[in-house]
Amino acid sequence: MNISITLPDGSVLKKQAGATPAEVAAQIGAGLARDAVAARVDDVLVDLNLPLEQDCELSIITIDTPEGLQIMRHSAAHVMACAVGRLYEGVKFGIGPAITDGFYYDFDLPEAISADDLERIEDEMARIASEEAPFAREELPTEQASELMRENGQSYKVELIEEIEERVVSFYHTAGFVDLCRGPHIPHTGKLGALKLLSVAGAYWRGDEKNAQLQRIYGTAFATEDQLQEHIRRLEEAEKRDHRKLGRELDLFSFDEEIGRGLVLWHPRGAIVREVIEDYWKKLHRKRGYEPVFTPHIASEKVYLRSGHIPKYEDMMYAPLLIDEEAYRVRPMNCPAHIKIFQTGIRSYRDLPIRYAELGTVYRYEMSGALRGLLRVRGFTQDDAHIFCTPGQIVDEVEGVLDLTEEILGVFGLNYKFYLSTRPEVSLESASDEEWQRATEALRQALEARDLPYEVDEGAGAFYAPKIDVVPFDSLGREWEQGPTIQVDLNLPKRFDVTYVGEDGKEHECIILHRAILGSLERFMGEIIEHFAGWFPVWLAPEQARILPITDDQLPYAQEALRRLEGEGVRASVDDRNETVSYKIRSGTMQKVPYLLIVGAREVERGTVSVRSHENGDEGPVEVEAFVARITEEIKTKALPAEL
RNA sequence: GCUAGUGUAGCUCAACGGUAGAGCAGCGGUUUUGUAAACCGCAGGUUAGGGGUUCGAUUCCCCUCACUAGCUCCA
Repeated sequence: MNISITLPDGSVLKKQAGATPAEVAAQIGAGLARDAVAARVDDVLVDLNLPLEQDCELSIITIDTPEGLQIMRHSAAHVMACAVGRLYEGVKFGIGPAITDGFYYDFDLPEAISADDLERIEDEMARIASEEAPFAREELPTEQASELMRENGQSYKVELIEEIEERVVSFYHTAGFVDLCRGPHIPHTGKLGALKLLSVAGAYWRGDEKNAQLQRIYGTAFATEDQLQEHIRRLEEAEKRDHRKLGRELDLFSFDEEIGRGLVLWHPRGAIVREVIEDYWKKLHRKRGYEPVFTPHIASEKVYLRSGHIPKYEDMMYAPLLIDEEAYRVRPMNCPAHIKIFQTGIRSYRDLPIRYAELGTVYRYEMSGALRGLLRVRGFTQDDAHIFCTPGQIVDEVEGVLDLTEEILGVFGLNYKFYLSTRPEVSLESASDEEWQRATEALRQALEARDLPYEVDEGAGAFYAPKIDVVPFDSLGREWEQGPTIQVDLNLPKRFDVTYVGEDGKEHECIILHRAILGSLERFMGEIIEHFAGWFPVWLAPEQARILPITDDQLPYAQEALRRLEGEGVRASVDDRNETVSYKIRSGTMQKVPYLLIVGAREVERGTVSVRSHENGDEGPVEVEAFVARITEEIKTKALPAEL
C-alpha cells in the first residue's frame, strides 16, 4: 500500500506504507539525513525510525533548530543517566529534561558526586556516544511498566508511571539503560552534539522540600563544538560581569559578616551611582504627578495585622520589638503608611488620582540559601508608589505607569517583555470573582490601549492582586528575575476602609494601585552593573573623567581643568601620583573611568586635553571647553554606550 | 532552610602534617615619565571562629559562621 507524505514545501512524496522519516530524509538529501534528529508527523514529534502507516504531513527536525537541539539535549540527559548508571552502584533515577541551554538529570545515589567526578562521567558519555547505541522505543501497558520499574528498584519512576493517565507508556532503551520517556530521541548516541557537564547540585524530588533531595547534574550541549565553545565563552563573560566581583573591584559595595547577611554596605563609589539614579527617579516622578512622602521604618504590629501582612507573611517578617510594651515590626512593606497619609483627610473624587511615592527601605527575611549578592538581600529599598484612584481612572493610571516604565527602562538601555499575571489558584477570597475580573480587564485594556505586546501568565498574580509584570533583559540577553510591576490591590482598600467621596456625595471604595519600576534599588543596581559590565554610562559613572598629568609640571594646569569640570558638576579627579602615563591609563581603565584626559607640555601650551575614551581609545587633543561641552551634554542626555 | 562545595595578606593565588609564600594593591625612596604595569626597599597573617586528634595542624576530624551553585523550567 502506498501513502502520500506531504512535506513542508507542499510537495507530496509517495512511499510504501511502513517507510520511516529517516528514509524520507535520506531521499530528500544526504545533508538533511545527517542533521536529522527527529520528525514531526501531523504535528506530533516522533522518532526517525517510526514506520509511517498512512497519509501524513511530515517535516524533518534537524539539530540546528531550537526543537532539534532540545531533543538532542534530552537524549544527552539519557546518555548521562546511562553513564552514571554504569559508574555507580544503586542509582535510582529521577527526571532528566532538556532546559534552556542544556539539560540535567536527577539521581538518588548513596555516594556524593563531586565536581571532579563530572569528567569521569563525561568520559563515559563519550564512550557511549562512540558506541552509536540506538535509542529504541518500547511501549508497555502501564501496569506492566510499573511492575518492570518496581523490579528494577526504580521507585521514582514507579511514582511517575502511577500518575500517568494513559494506559500505555513508552520507554527508551539506550546502551543498556532503560528510561520512562515520552520521546522522541535522536536515532543513536553517535548523534549527540558537543557537550559538557557543568555542575552538580541538590534538588528536591519534584521540587518539593518535603521530598528526598536528589543529586542533580547540569550539562550543556550544542550541535557543534564551536557553538559549545561560544556558549562557554558567554558563561565566562557573565562571570566576568558578575556584580559581586565588579562591586569589589570597583569599590561599589560590600557585605560584612558582623553587620549581618544580606545587608548591603554602599561605599562612596556605589552610593553615588545609586544617588544619581535616585535623583533622576525623584525628579521624574514629581514631573509625572507623584508626590514624595516619607514614612517610618518600624510600625506597630497593629497595622500589619490589619493589612494582613502578619497572617500571610509572618515567616518573612522579623520578630517584634517591644516598645512601651507594644509590639512593633520592622517594615516589610510601605503600603499601610501611605494609606494612613491618604486617610488623614476626606478625599473627594476631585482630588483623585493621588500618587504617593517613596524610596522605602524594607526588611524581609529571605532564606539564607536564597541570598545572592545584591540580587537577593534582606534589607532593600523599593521605588514604591501607591496610586489612589476611582475605578474609572484605573486604565489611565496604568497607562501612565506603563509609559513611565518604558521611559525608565529605555534610559538604561534595557529591553523588556510584558506579562499579564492573572488570579492565582490560592487567592484572596474577600474579593469577588467579578472584582478580580474587572481589575484584570483594566490591566489588559491599558496594555492594549498602548499597543504593547504581552503574554498572559495564568495564575501568576499576587494572592491579593492581578498585575502586569515587566521582565527586562540585559545586554547579554538574560532575563531579570524580577522587574517592574503594577498591581491592582483588592485587599487593602477593604481592610483599611479606604474611601473617597464621589460625585454623588456618597463614600466609595478607593482603588489602590501598587507599582514599583526599579523594584529593589539593590537588585536594580546589581542587574545594571552586569548589564553595563561595570562600564556605567557617563551620567552614572562614579568618576566621569580623570585628568592624568604627564609630569608634575602640568599639575597646576590639571588642577585648573579639574576645577573647570567640577564647576560644571562633573565628577572628576586628577591622578597626581608619581607614575608613568601608561600606569595611570591602566589604572583609570581598570577602574572603568569613561574619560581619561592626558595633559602634557603640549596640552598646557595649547589649552587642550588629550582625550582617551572608553569607547574610542585615543581620540587626540581637544580644547578644554570643547571637552566640557561634550561631557556635560552626554551627562544631560544620559547617553548610553554605543555598544553594551 | 536543604544538598554539595569553598573559606590562607585589601585583591588573585601558592604551600596540603614540620618555622605560612608570591604577584598586584598599600607605604617609603629613586625617577619626571606621551596612551594598558618604571626601579629599589618596607610593611602586611591568631591560615573565618571555636573545639579535638597529634611531639607538632593552614593541612586530618567535629561544631559554628560566612560565601558559592542548585533546589521553577512539567517522563
